[in-house]
Amino acid sequence: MYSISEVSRLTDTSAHTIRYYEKEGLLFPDRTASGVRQYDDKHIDWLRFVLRLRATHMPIDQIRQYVALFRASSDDHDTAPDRLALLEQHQTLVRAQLAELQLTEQMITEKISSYHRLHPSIPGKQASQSR
Amino acid sequence: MYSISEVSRLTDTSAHTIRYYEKEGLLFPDRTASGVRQYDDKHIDWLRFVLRLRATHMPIDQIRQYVALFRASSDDHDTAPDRLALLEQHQTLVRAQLAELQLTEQMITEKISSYHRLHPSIPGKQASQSR
DNA sequence: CTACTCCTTCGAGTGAACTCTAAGTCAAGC
DNA sequence: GCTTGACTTAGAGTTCACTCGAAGGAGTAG
Repeated sequence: MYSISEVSRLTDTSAHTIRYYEKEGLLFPDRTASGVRQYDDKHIDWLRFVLRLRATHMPIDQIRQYVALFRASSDDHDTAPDRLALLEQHQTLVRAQLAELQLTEQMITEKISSYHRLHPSIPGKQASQSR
Repeated sequence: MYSISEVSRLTDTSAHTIRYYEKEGLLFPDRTASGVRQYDDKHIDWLRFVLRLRATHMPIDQIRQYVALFRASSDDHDTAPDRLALLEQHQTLVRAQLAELQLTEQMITEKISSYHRLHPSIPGKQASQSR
């Protein structure tokens, strides 16, 4: 079991943010008798998953919905289809971001090499690396 | 020449945002005698470039620096090296975002197919497309 | 017992990027 | 000449996702 400061170090996320995510309904750590948060490896894996979604701009609100569905799932009512729908929605966004980034990467690379063509004297990143 | 509302339509950006970008020093349209903004094709190309940078999370502040360098360039003082440095810095960020997105795309795809393995009855996006 | 460190909560503050409002100007069509 | 619609400005408001601060409690070392 890990304390919040250990989780903070392990995931490179501030303790403030970890508590904030809990308040927003994204995390559900255990507590000691005196109320101190305790995290196990599954909690950490889950946090890492959440951080991935955030890094790809899934809004906190949608992540909360996903978590809520997870926790609402039962034998009576399986929420897998709804979770799947949320994932597929985000997948579409991630792919759109990928497309945009790839285009922009090409554009920047093109611009950079045209600078080099005009000013062959300017060293680029690779030049300061060599030797 | 285009009015702000035409540019808004052409670039799918609100007129509010276009004026905001101008206030932030990213755009420099012409003006009619009575003060109405007028944009030509070069202005639109430039706006599209700015939107690309924004879509890949280059802060407005850095874009402003880039533009300022552009406009400050002269025979006396060539700002190309500084602009190049800004572009290379952003290129690094874009590549980092690409890497993160690719990892997350794989993760989501994996999760989605594991849902399908557990619930073969749930139709995915491709299923609703077929027929 | 005391000091120290880490933890707790609640609520306020921050920064970025819009987004909107209000009050007013201007040119074109009827 | 009047209405309409698009334009102008400065500045206020909104949203999102943190980020911080204050005040206090719990557990361990000396």
